[in-house]
Formats: sequence, structure tokens, C-alpha cells
Amino acid sequence: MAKIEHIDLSLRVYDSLKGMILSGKLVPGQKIVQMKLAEEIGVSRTPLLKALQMLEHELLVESIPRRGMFVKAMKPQELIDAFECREGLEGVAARLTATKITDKQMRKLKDLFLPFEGCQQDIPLKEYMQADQQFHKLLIQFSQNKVLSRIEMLGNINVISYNQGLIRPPQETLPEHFALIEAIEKRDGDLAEKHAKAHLRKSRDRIAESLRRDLGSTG
Amino acid sequence: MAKIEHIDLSLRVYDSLKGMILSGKLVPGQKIVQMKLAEEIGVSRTPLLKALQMLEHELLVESIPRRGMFVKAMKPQELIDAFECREGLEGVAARLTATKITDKQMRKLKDLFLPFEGCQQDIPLKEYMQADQQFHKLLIQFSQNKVLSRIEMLGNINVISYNQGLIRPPQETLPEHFALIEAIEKRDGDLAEKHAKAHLRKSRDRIAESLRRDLGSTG
DNA sequence: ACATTGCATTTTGAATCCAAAAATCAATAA
DNA sequence: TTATTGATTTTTGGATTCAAAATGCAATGT
Repeated sequence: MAKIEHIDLSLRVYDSLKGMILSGKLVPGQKIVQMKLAEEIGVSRTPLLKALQMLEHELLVESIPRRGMFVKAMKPQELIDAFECREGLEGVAARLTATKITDKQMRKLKDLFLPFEGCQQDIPLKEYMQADQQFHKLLIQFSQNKVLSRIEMLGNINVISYNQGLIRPPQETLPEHFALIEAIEKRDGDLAEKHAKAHLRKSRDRIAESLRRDLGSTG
Repeated sequence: MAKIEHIDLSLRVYDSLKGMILSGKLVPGQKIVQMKLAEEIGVSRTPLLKALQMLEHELLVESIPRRGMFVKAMKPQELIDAFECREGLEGVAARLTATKITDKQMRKLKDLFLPFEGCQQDIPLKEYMQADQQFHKLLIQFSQNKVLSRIEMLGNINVISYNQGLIRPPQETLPEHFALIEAIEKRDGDLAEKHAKAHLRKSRDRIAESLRRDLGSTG
């Protein structure tokens, strides 16, 4: 007999909300009035609140006690902070993955960027971003480190950067991805960590640069 | 006029519960019956649940949907995973701190281990552990990375290891702390990261070793 | 004795209710 | 006109209630 999945309401609300935020349907900075949103989704405040708390840990929602919850508007400095964390964590992930990865998993990693291998100039941004996203996700998954997998924040940083127009061009990052993949294929943990960190370091620098420009123009 | 602090009930419950868990008053593996515990603390299930969810993110509580919440009993492998994460994150923290630390903060770091400088053999374990704990906390604080500071899990790993008797002797780790402090004082980010990572690496190895012994005897 | 079924109890997840804090807005004073 | 005060409404945090799932247990059959 078929096993019926009783998925918690809060999880469904979580998925739905996360989609709304990442897609921009809920705009950054916007106040979330619990009763209104709950009604809109068609649930009570209880599961909504639980979902919001989850999203808070993912840097997608910000809570100010006794004031309310807001769709998080990440400022450049905080994005930089997040990239610094990723640098440490994905460095670890790359090292671990390099020592543990199976051939089948390796295949999966490599396939991700195959569609873009030929094109020299016109890589479709959105598709590339999704591949990038998936790549980093798999890197962590293949590391088999359960604690690492639970640091949810990691997965959103790319989309947030993308939404803010703060990403480097694919022509620049694609070779970096290939370099990392190559190091992993060689099962060279040290080198994999080095490439992963350098990759994220450069993305961080890109944001830091635009932060300096902003400060220069406004302050 | 004095500003009255309206601290949320859930935060008070959180503090109280965290103390109970870390001190061992709530024993690992034990099921948490929400109604019973709420009654014991003298609140309703609402703020208790919020506190429990916070503690889940800190690896102190485990939730199994539709089954209940349990005081987390961390298995060696998970502890190893956590140390691997710390290795990445505190490596970053050490590097950042080395570039940003003020003289006053430097003083604070150095003072932590002064009480143990003289003693060759009989360093009081508990006090040393607390200094260690505080040291790693300050390292992250001084890095001024807000995202890093929010990864709450980091703070508990030391106490958990201590509770499980899985720590190296102070005679071994004290020099490592001094080496890290020295690198920071020289404002040498690279070296600070190297020392921080090596320090945690060794602690991880210590746990991995005991895991191998366990497996050897039971499997 | 041991496994299986069905019933009663407990406990979780979700909805609702309530009080206190915060936001809104109009009336008043500077 | 711009602040300030105070009443009104809204919204949050917490308590309570309710339904459905999980657990425990006893009765039954093998």
C-alpha cells in the first residue's frame, strides 16, 4: 500500500514564501503583516510564523522584536560578510568532496556546465546562474558533511547577488568552475579548496568594489 | 528616565533551556514533552516551541516531525562534521580579526590565558575550557562579520566536546592558542588562519581517533 | 509464549483567542 | 506650520483550544 506523506503545513508555507521572496514577488524591505499574509496563503499565523523563523535563518527575512518581520533587504556589507563565510565553508566542502566523490557524482558535476562549454560570448545569464547555484549545492551535498548541509544560508547568496545585479560575467567565472572541477577530478583536496576559495574571493571583491563606488558617490 | 527592557519570554526560556542542556540537567537523547516542560518552566507551549526551534539550529535539540523534540545526543561523526565547519569558519574569523583587531581587543584576548601561563601540569580543566570557549567567541566577535556571528552552532561545540570527554589536554592546546594570538598580534592574516585551522584540525583528529577505537571495539 | 488488532490516552501541529505594545491619526499647543 | 499629546486601531507575543497523528495497552487469536 502507498505511503501517504503528511507534509507539515509550515513546510509548505516555507516553500511558497521562499519562492515569493527569491522571485521578487515579496519585495525587499517590505513589512510582513502576519495576519494579512497568513490569510492570503490560507493558513493561520502559527505555521506562517514557523516558516518565517526558518527563513530568518536563511537571511531572507529579518525580525525586529515587537516590531514585526520584514523581507530582508541585504546591504552590500552583509553580502560581503556572507561571501566571507562561504569562502570558509565551501573551501571545506571542496576539500572534502575531492576526497570522497564517486565517479557518478563527478559526471553530474561536469554535466552541469556542458551546455555553456561552446559559447564564447552569449551565455544565457539566468540558465548559467541556475547551473552555478546547483553546482555549489552539489558540492556541499557530495561533501557528505551533515552539519555543513544544514547551514541553509549558503544556498541563497547566489540568487540574492543575482537579483542585485552583483555577479561577475559567466565568461569570467566559467573557467574558475572548470578549474575547481578539474582539481576535484584529480582528487586533489588542497587544490580544490584553493580554487573554491579563490573563486568566491573574486566574487566578494566584485561586491566590495561596487560598495566602494556607492560610498564614493553618496558619502 | 530608565528604559524598561521587555525581553521576550521565548528568549528567557531559550537561555534557561540552553543552560539546562549544556549543564546536563536535561540529558542527551531524552524526549522533550512540550506540555510537561512548559509547565515546569511556567510558560505556555508557544514561547517554549520558539526557544526549542532556536536550539535546534544550535545543534542542541533535534526535532523529528510528528514525533517530538529530543535533547540532541551528538554522535562522534556529527561532532567531526561540526569541527570541519569550524575549521573553515574560524579560519576566516582569525584572518579577519588579524586585520581588524584593536589594541584594546588584543589585550583582552591575551588576558584570557594569562592565568594558565605559569602552570606546567595542573591546569584546572573547567576554567581552561571556559577561557577557550570565550577565546573562540571573541575571535568571531572581533572579526566584525555579522553573518559569521549569527552561526550560533559554533559556540556550543566546545562544551559538547568537553561534556563527552573528547578534548585534548590543555598542555597541548595552550601553545596553539599562543601561536594564534601571536599571529594576530603581528597582524598576519595568512598565518592566523593557518594556526586557527591547524588547531581545530588537531581537535578533530582527536575525535576521529576515538571514533575509530569505538568502531573497532563494537563492529 | 508471541504477534495482531482495536481502543483509550497522550502529544503534536494548527487555529483561535486575548492582552499588551506599537502604529496611526486627529486634536491641540507652540 | 510644526510638534506634542492622547484616543483609536492594528499588530505582535503568548495562552488556550481543537483535531489528527502517534503511542501504549489490553484483548484476541495463533
